Amino acid sequence: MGIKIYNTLTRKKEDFVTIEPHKVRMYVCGPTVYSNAHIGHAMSSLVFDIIKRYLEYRGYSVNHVMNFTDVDDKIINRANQQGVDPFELAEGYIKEFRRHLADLNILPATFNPRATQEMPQILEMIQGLIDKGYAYPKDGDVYFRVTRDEDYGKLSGRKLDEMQAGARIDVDDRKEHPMDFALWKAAKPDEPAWDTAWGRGRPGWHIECSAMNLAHLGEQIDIHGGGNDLIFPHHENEIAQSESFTGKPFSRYWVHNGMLTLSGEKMSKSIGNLVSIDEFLSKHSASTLRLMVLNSGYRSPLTFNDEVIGAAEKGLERLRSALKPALPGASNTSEDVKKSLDEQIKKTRDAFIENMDDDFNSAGALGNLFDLVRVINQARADGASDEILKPAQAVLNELCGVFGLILEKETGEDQSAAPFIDYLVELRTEMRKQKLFAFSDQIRDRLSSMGIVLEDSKDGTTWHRA
RNA sequence: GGCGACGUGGCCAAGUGGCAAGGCAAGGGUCUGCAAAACCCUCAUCAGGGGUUCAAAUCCCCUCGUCGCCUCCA
Repeated sequence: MGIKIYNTLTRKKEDFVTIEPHKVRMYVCGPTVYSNAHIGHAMSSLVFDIIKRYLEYRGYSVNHVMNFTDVDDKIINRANQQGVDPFELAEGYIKEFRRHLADLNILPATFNPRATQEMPQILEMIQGLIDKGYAYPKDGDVYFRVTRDEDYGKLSGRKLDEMQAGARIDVDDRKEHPMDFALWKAAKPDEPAWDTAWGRGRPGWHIECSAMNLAHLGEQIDIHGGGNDLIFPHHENEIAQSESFTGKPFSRYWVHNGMLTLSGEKMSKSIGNLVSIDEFLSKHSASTLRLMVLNSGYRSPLTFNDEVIGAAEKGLERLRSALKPALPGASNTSEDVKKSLDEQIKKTRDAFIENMDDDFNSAGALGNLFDLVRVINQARADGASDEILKPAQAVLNELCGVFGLILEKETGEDQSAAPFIDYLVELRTEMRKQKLFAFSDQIRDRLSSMGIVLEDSKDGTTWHRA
């Protein structure tokens, strides 16, 4: 049994077989950097981060390329509005996006190419497509000739004649066919531009990805990913360009994540229902968002609302509850407890892999983790010692790590208060012995308001940060 | 209008032919001076209708509903 991946191209789950054994070439479409990223972007990056981590867990080495589109109409428009240089604008948002990825505990890609730094490859590809008759220059633009590409539309399941009925296609007399799309756009004065044989201009949106794939991953790749809103026209056009240029099948597996939805609608700039990444992270942890993503299928829409956020936060706490140490004075090292933990460890790992192998069914795999949590907590409640609990807790940590979840409290916490808290707890224990409950409760309340939670048990008191 | 996806308990969500995972919420209980945590117990027949099958949430058909793409979009 190996990994199966749902392939948008065939609309089926297929066995995952890479071009080179144990190596994955993965390209994921990154953002156009012209404004603040929102949590929909975060979701997409999280999905492919989880996929990458899992592939690595399963022994693959993943060459992961994600681009930044740093020259485009929207960037130019935004820069003009703000009276700033388009390249500087883009640069700023690239830095910001990189910071977001780090904040979200998303592993950096192997390489992040940018359109503006890939011009030679882009120009070479356009020229090649012209030479082969797949493209034609017209008034400084260069268009891709869709009618020349026999299987144009195969990814999105569209046919050229059907699309014309849609009537939402811009009429442009310069194009031979309404669906022809720009590989190169002539620049207006004052716009960023590069000099070429067919005129001064800039690349169209789709060509950069084709060129970057070719330059950094090769003619054929294993996984091409992105949001499902990119299927048409972006990925359709990428396939058309790349396969027309190389004459070979482009990507083996096309993987698309569903959209994040707010009150039933896709989060998008045009609707304006945005929650920025910074805004979210100012109130919740990165792992909270990650748990939300994990808890549903990556291809399905992700419901985003306060109730779901709250459930994810509580779910995280539950995962963390299993990592707590044994009860004070616990000494149960019986074979029964040990055996039930050992069995659950094996069961959990097997089921986790089985679920994740099945098109990255993280929601199912997460359920397996919660099963392990229950058994660990049962053992602890039965008085199991740390020594007995430790192996199961290690497996929980290991598998949460595959998900990219951070269970330990964020690092960098000031530990200098610990001895004082310990002393207060000690004092309070003495008060409770003397039944001075008013005082002992006061200590607990005050500590609680400072974010320190006390938990009493019959064998002693422990504390942790909320 | 075209293409596609989806509709599972109060909420989120797995499961896609053989007695419906998991999380959150809710109720009851154990423990506790109280609280918190943890543990135990309870809580759905899968939008509606028809069909195929020994057997369907799971396959087929129809109806209703929701969403996405077809224009920039993760």
